[in-house]
Amino acid sequence: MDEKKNCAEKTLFTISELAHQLEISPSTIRFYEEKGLIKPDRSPGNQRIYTKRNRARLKLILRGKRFGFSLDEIAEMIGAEEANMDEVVQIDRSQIFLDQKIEEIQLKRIELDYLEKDLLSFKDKLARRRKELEGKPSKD
Amino acid sequence: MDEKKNCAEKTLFTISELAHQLEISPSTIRFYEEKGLIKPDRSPGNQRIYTKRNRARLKLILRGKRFGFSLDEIAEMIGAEEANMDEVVQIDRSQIFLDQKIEEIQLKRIELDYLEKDLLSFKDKLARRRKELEGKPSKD
DNA sequence: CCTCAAGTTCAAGTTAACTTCAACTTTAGA
DNA sequence: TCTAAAGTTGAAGTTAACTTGAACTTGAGG
Repeated sequence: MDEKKNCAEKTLFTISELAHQLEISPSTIRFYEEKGLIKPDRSPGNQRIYTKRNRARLKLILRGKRFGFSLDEIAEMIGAEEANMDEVVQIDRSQIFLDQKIEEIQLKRIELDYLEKDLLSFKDKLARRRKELEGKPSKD
Repeated sequence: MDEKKNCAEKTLFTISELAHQLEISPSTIRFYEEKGLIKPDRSPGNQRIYTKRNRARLKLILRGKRFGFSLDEIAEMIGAEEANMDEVVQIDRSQIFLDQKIEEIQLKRIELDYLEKDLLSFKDKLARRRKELEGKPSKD
């Protein structure tokens, strides 16, 4: 019982632990693995073991998704978790794609401002319309 | 070369004109109509006629999509284009949903910063790895 | 050791968001 | 007036991103 989990933070997770932390399902995580987005180590008995690094990568994937990037785009940004990292050409390719996406993020910021403005003015329009309707309440 | 649009800006569009402007397909526009997101007027011969207002609404829809909102969410934000605008209850409902989404936009801004940081640091990691690989060139 | 919740693979099913198709009708231009 | 391009509807097809199910294995607790 005097194992290494008492004072330091936990650093290894099972698939369901990780799923719970990220609020997705284990099968979603397996699905991302099938797509080559993550590549966890395996236990002697072949069960998946996730590190904090794996988790950070997953978080990045989920963040990308929340901004409307597809899994394929994300794969191109961060590369397949395997084989990559040793081919210079592959790295250069990812770099270029990353640069593009980082630039897109600037545009997203501007667009986000527009979206907010749109929604606010829409809200305002509804409010004025509401006032109008209050003026002529329905019978009874 | 008759110019029928030279004087003032054009204010009415056919479905394919609008599609071209927004860089989507006419069928996508029809699909959004089926979902109740837009409700263009019709010509005497039953063809769809879009106003600038319709176009603004569509732009808003597309913007929302680019930030990962689903069509159903967008529908709840801006309401169905019909019947709505005359039920106070419906307006209130939209207002509440809009407030939520406007708040979500604040979060998105923060998340966008994180995403950018993540991508930048990922890029940096790749760059360092690349340097490493350059140190041991594969062949002559 | 035994059990059983949790894990594994592979295949098939689901849903959202389009896209395509077939069979018409409308409209703009010669 | 004729005709070709563009528009219409309803239905079926496609794709991405999961989800579910069946059949089996692993591993922590009693």
